[in-house]
Amino acid sequence: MEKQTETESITIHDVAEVAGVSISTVSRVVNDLGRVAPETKRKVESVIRRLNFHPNSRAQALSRKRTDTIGLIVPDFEGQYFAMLMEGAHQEAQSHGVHIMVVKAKGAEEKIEAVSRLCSQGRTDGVILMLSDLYSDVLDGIGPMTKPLVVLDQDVYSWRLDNILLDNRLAAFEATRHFMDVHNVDDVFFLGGSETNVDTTARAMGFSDAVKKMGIDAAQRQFFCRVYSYDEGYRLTEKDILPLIEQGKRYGVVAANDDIACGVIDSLMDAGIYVPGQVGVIGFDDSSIASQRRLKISTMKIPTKEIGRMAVRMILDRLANKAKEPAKIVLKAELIVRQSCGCGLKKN
Amino acid sequence: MEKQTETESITIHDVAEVAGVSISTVSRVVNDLGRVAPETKRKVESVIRRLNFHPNSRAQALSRKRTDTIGLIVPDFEGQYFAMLMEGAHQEAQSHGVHIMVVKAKGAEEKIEAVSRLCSQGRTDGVILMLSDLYSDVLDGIGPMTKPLVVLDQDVYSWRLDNILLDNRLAAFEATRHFMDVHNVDDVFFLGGSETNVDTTARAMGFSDAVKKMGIDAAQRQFFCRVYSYDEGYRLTEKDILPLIEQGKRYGVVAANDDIACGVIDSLMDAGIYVPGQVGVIGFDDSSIASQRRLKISTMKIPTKEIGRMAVRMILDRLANKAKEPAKIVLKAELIVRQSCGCGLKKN
DNA sequence: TCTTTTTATAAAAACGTTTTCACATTAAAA
DNA sequence: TTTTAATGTGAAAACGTTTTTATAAAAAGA
Repeated sequence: MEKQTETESITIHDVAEVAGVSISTVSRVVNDLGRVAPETKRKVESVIRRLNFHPNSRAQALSRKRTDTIGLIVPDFEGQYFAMLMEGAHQEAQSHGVHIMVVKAKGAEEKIEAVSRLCSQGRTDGVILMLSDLYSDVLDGIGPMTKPLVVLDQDVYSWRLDNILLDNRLAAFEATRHFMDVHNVDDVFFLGGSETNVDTTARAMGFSDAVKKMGIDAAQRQFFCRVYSYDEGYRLTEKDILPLIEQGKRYGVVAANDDIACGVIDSLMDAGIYVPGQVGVIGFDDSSIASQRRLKISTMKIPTKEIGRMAVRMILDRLANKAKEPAKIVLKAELIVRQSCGCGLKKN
Repeated sequence: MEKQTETESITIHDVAEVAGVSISTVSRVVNDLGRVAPETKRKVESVIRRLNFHPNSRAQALSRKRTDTIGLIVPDFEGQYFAMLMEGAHQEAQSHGVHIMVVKAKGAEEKIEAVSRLCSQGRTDGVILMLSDLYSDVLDGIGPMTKPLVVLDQDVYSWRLDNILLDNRLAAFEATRHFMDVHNVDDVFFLGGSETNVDTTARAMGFSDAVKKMGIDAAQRQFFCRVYSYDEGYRLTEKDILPLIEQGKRYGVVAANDDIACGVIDSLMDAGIYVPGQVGVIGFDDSSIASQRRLKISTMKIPTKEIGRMAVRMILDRLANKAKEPAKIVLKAELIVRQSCGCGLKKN
């Protein structure tokens, strides 16, 4: 059959020819579908080994109508958060023989475009979309999905989509209550990230919830950084919180992430305030920085790796069972008590 | 042509039928190959829009013999390093309409397996392989490559492979010289990561180079952590460096990354030593932690993002021009002078 | 012994594109 | 005019699998 064998690599046809069987038989052997005589099987397997045949996954993808790839769309690669999410997602994917395709998409436009490239064009079997900003237009833009989509961070239950969330409100509530209940502070502050960020807004609400019980006005005690960063945390503390600190009173600051918390702490320290003695600080995320400072940072640990793992599993589940109702999973953060909140200080 | 149109999505055939042309014409329109009458083109385009047709990338991949995807194999997702590499790679890829598939592979076995899955099975058009440990068997295991492979971190020029490296030896030399030349220290130490790590070994050599000029023995002044971590840095400083510090003398410590540098600093401070006054510290990487501490860390900045970007470009270049000679690119680190080395202190 | 069932295999039809060829037209060159 | 070249289009052949259908041979049931 004078085929031009000078192509890039060995195909199932080559194997079939050498083994003297049909390609269907080779396929059956490769995919272990049975219905093939033991001796034939042995022969084909030996030829496969000898020719070093690897089934072409592009052809498999076309024929099987799936790619064994899951898309992961994130707003950016910064910080520990992405690494942890990736770790969990990859781990779960790997154990199911599935690959991960990562795309960074910032604005609504980009996100819609990314979902289209990954899903509509069939590059992946499903997509994990991290939506940390309030983009209802993203979901409108995406339209009805034909493939599994799980949304992270933002509550999209009303869209009837699979959803994994963190109970940010409860987490911030607990952090704030920790200051009020165990440290008996006179006042508390909240320093969030961007006000369009759903995590920050939920955390601000949790802060309010807690503060109401003290009978004080939450609005005057919460401030927002433009971005989740050390520098912003430092700056805003200097500008907004410092002027409110009075001698002889004790305070607690709930920061929306650990980077901001570091900024808060350094800003206070540079101003000569005793941290955590006079002002305690609790961060969010339990990123590596939280335990890599002299003053170990107390923080609300988010099970990010677990979120990544669950997201992949959800996609795989839905792939296996299309008809399932959309699920909404809400995870809880955990307070990791270290030094910056004031715990571990000798009682005065 | 009673096709079963209850399939998952619109194909080129549907478009052709509705527009009343052949699929070749639709393909020509979609790929903008010309040779199609203006009116026909307009008609087809309108049908495409109306039916919301997206070419199936799996079929394109099979037909075009490429996936427009590049594989990225890294040892882990920890730290800033991965995020930066990803950032650069993604940025360059995005601008060429190419996607990134990320795989984590730790041991030699896993790496070989990953290259096979990504390349031999045709899931990607080329692979970026980060080889930070001494695995000559990985390259043997991979065997001759039919697709572009660029190796990061480890010098594999003798294998005739594309290669992007950092001049770690020079970088460590410069860091060490900084202590000797501008801070006039009495002695210097090197605190590396794992001894099997190629970065660490190269940096240890650079340290030796510098130290030889002082006429002292490098071997007694270099120590190695099992992993690049804060805790190890802390522990080894306490155990190995602290006992060597004498009152009245000035020292410099070159740490193999910023995490270790933090551990060194905190360990010294906890022991009551004045940093950077008596002992200065320089880290590696310029990770975010370096500028998010009260004592800003001086560090050798590695152009990681640039490495990611160049790696993708190299793959793309080779894809465009197969015959090219393998290239070896060596990048330089840059000393970012902040506080921990002792600069910025008032002269005494 | 003659069905019927099972088993092993091959042939052929998808999967949804791109691409090569062939074949008309039409325009340009002579 | 007549030849040559360019243009617009469709048919058909890849691309390398999986999957369905068909068929022959062997085994089982009657």
